[in-house]
Amino acid sequence: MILMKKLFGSITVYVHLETWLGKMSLLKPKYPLSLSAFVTAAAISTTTTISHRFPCLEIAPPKPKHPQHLLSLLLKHPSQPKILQQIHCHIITSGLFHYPFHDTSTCLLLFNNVIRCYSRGPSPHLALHFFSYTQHSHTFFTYPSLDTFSFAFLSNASANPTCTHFGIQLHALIFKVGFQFHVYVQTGLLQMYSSSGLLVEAAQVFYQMPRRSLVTWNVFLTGLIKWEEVELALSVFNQMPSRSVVSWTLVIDGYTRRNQPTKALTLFREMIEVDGIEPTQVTLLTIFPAIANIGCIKICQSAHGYAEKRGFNSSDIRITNALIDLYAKCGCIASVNRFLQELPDQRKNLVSWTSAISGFAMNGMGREALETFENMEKAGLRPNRVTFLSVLSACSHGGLVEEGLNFFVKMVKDCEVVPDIKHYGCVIDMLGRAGRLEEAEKVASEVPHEVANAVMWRTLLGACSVHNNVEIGQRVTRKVLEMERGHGGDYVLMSNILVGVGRFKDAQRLRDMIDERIAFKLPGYSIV
DNA sequence: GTAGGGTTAG
Repeated sequence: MILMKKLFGSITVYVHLETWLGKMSLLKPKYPLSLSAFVTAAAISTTTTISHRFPCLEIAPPKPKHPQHLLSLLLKHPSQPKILQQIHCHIITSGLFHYPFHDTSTCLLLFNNVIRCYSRGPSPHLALHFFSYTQHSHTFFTYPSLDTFSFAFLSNASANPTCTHFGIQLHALIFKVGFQFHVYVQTGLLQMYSSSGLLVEAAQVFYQMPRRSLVTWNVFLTGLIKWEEVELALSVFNQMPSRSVVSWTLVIDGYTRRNQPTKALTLFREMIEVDGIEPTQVTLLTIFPAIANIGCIKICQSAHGYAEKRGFNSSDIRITNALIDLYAKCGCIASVNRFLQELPDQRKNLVSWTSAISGFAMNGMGREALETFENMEKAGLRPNRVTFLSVLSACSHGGLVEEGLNFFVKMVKDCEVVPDIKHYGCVIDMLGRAGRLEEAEKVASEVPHEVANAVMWRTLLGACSVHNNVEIGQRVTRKVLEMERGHGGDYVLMSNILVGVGRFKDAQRLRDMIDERIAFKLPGYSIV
């Protein structure tokens, strides 16, 4: 330990090493484990060779394994990050790619698959570290020896806003090696740009492509919808030479997310009737929120019937969970109970339980929600932050204040869930509804500054209005207006509080401020 | 080889 501290000069690196010691055990290396982990950790944390980083260390590198062996291992476990990282480490520490006498095509396959597996896993940026290592440490694998697969996978790995700087450089390299007209490579680039929100660049790539596959069109649609360019997406959709269920699902999702549920359902029918395309599970998962938004139990039942007919409800837990949520949002709690009873505990996952708890919560059934929570724990599942949020919401809507506060403590202390703004919001709402306004104000003022928002103060303002508390109401109004000034409802709430105590002039002054500050409030309406 | 995915305060 002292030696390590001396070498690395920091305890953090030591912790990092310890993690790697655990990770290395899977590869069962022939060379000493601690030593390999030591080298590995240093190598992966710097992505340079050990001799560059620590020239003073005289450590014999491990003998390189045959690339075919590593490739088979990777293909056998494509979605296991530990194995992937060990292979990454082995390539670096053994200097595998420094041996040009190895079979280069197998090496390239190995390289491509490392990039591909990283790009699909939880840490796609490690694909870029790996690529960077091969380019900067004098391996024979510099970019001219890469193929179309390498560039397509590298583009996928950099398809998020934090990696755009890399993606742009990659685009230049693609030009340099002459893959600017290759469908897979360009589709990869298109995905990189569109998922990062660089829609102008994405459109440039898209319109410069001499040939496009159906996937190319779908990738472009995905980007447009993700960045809320639904009208543009629809015009691209209308230009498509042919459309798959994925294209339809994307556009339906666009309308669902834009709060246009009727349009989403119209498109859903059109897909089946005009194009004769059968919906998949994902299509159903996309229209469920649209149905919930309309709140019509008849449509909900027919969607359920369709899911049963296609066998989706019995084969896909996501469909069952989404149905629990859908029935709850349509106010049919009897169906939620039926699902809970009929679904065997072995099939229920955390989302099933959480959806039911959240369903009870939104229908004001606090006791049933807590009972479901207990049953979930008996079934051996550990609640997560969403489960706790649903439980807190249930306590808030069911008036179970003490229980709610205990759950908050349990969440933080026992389950080590770090509360986010939604959890704090629930606690504030819970205390506020119960008229415990001082405590609610105290909680709100103690919410960490970086997460505090206007919604949380607005919730409290609503409670002050219900309980006619002018003093706290005025303080809270000040807080809300410091954060947001354009929300007309805030002025109305405070104005109502003032009317309640006969301060009509002050109330009018607040209402006038709505016009002065160009704040506005949509009049409420009811669908009942 | 490349595309769409269930629960989340007020």
